[in-house]
Amino acid sequence: MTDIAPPSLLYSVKQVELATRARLDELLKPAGVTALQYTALTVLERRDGMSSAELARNSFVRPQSMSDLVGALERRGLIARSPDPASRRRHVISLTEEGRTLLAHYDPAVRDLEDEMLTGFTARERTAFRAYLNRAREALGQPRDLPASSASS
Amino acid sequence: MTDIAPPSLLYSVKQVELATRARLDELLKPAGVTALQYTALTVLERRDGMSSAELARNSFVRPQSMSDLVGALERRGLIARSPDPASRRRHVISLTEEGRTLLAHYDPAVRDLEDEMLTGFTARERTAFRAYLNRAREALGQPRDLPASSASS
DNA sequence: CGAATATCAGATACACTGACATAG
DNA sequence: CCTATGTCAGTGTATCTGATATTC
Repeated sequence: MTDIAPPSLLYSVKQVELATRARLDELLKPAGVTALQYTALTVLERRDGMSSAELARNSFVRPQSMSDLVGALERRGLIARSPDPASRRRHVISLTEEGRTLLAHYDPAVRDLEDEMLTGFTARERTAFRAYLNRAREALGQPRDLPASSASS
Repeated sequence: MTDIAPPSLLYSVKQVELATRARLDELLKPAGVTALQYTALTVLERRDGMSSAELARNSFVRPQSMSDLVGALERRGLIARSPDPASRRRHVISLTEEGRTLLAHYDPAVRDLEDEMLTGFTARERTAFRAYLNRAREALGQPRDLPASSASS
């Protein structure tokens, strides 16, 4: 019968993402945030003070798309925007206390989910997996995870 | 204090998926199909004759969500649904000639994109990467027994 | 003026819940 | 009757394009 090729790696990546999103959405449902919104919060946790446009580049979406997501998080009180004194056209985004509380609350369960995903992986395999993922992302175009907020100027 | 942990593997998976989706959407724009729709077509290419509900389980979404996507593909003439003679409540989905043509047309570019993602990966690393992704997917999504492929039973 | 930021408006896609009809 | 499948309706999220105002 159809002697088919194995699914592409693109497809396999998508499958893992679909599975994690489904589980994450289920996990986060009580908090009223989506997996995507939660992800944005974790990015802000690691790099406080990003602008919406920077977040958009980080997520490979248009600034308009990120603006909606940021607006939703702001309405929920999970983040706050303040004008950047250094450049009045930018709005700096920061996690609120409520945002940090939410992240802290769900962190254990999210770690458990990651552990579940890595069932049977040795420490060495996890390291290799992480490295492969990071290499794949960088090879595809890089918004850079930690742009160091640009070298000033 | 800012004890920056490395991004989680969940996040890294999401980043790779975001990058591939963005590139894939750009690539497929002339065809008027989204990355997700294209992905569904590739699934059908490998397993013709699935039902909408099976596709939904395969993608970790509700049957209703998949119904929308399937409806869009049907309206575009890329797939056709026919009642399953063996069970009249099921509708069997098949690729149309137009659907196969579309897949064939974009296959080279999609392979190129995958190659680009795997820049610098050795053959051994690609194999390992694939195995990791498949293991991660199975660890997260098992309770769904493989729908149609199934031998057995 | 050109580039970047942010936002508004409109469109489509995606996914959810709830409800319902039909088939087995 | 109960379950599985498929669909419809409504809602909210996510993303896109296009246009506009503002700042640098």
